[in-house]
Amino acid sequence: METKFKPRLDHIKLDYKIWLADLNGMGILGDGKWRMLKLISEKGSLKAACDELGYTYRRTWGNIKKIEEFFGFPLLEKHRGGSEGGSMTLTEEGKLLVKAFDRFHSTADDVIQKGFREFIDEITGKQ
Amino acid sequence: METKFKPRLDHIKLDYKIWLADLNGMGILGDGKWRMLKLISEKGSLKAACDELGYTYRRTWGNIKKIEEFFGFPLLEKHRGGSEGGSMTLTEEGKLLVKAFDRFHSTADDVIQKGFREFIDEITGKQ
DNA sequence: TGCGGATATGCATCCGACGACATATCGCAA
DNA sequence: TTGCGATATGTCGTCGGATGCATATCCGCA
Repeated sequence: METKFKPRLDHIKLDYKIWLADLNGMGILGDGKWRMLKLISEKGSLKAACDELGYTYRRTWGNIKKIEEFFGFPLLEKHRGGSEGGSMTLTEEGKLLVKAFDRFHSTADDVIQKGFREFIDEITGKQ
Repeated sequence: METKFKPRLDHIKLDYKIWLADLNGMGILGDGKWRMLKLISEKGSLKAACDELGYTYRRTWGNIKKIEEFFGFPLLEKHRGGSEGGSMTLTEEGKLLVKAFDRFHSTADDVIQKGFREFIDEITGKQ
């Protein structure tokens, strides 16, 4: 089957976001914040993580505050001062959360990518 | 295993968006527009669909234009005038697109919902 | 031939997110 | 005790998208 969609397919990509929200729809933890938590944990520093991802420190710090406000307990241990200026590391709860979201995100990603390929096949008539 | 997450779980819901974008990241077709296309098809009218979903006619019409501009051909047949004022129906290409996205979205949804339940179990230690 | 209701489109304005800038605080090490 | 570098926090301008309002156009029917 020939369809008009074909000429455009090279210009399409798939994108998605998955996140946890409170009952008002306010975002709590999503792809961006999750990646940020992982990188902070890896680098041991909020500033270093922001520099790498190109986010502003100000904004990211606000996001972290939001998450912790929602849960009511810290996901990160913050250390100020010292010869290095300070550092951040994940708490046990933070580690658990990141790990669980990791697994969740990965299984969802598999299905979404596979589904996208089938979607393309379907609109091009490849079946 | 006891975790601090438990008291908060009733206040968390899952949310996600899946969409097609052009190579610049511009959104083409996502959950919202897809639902709108379905409803237009069902109602036979853009205005009726907007009223039901609470969207503004102005905005929705702009979205439709964007989609059609991207693909380069119409997804909707538009009829102006007449005793009913006018109507909209899906073209064959529109029907194909909606149907394919339907299937895609539905399989993705299954896995995402299942993954979310497992995610909750994991952070509450139910395993 | 004028009315009604929906499609089609311009425009002014509003709003919230985000970036940019400024500043305070902390604690080790020289 | 001073300097450094990172955490912590306030504020303000801006910029893109949403919202609301206004208007033009179309055509079957009474």
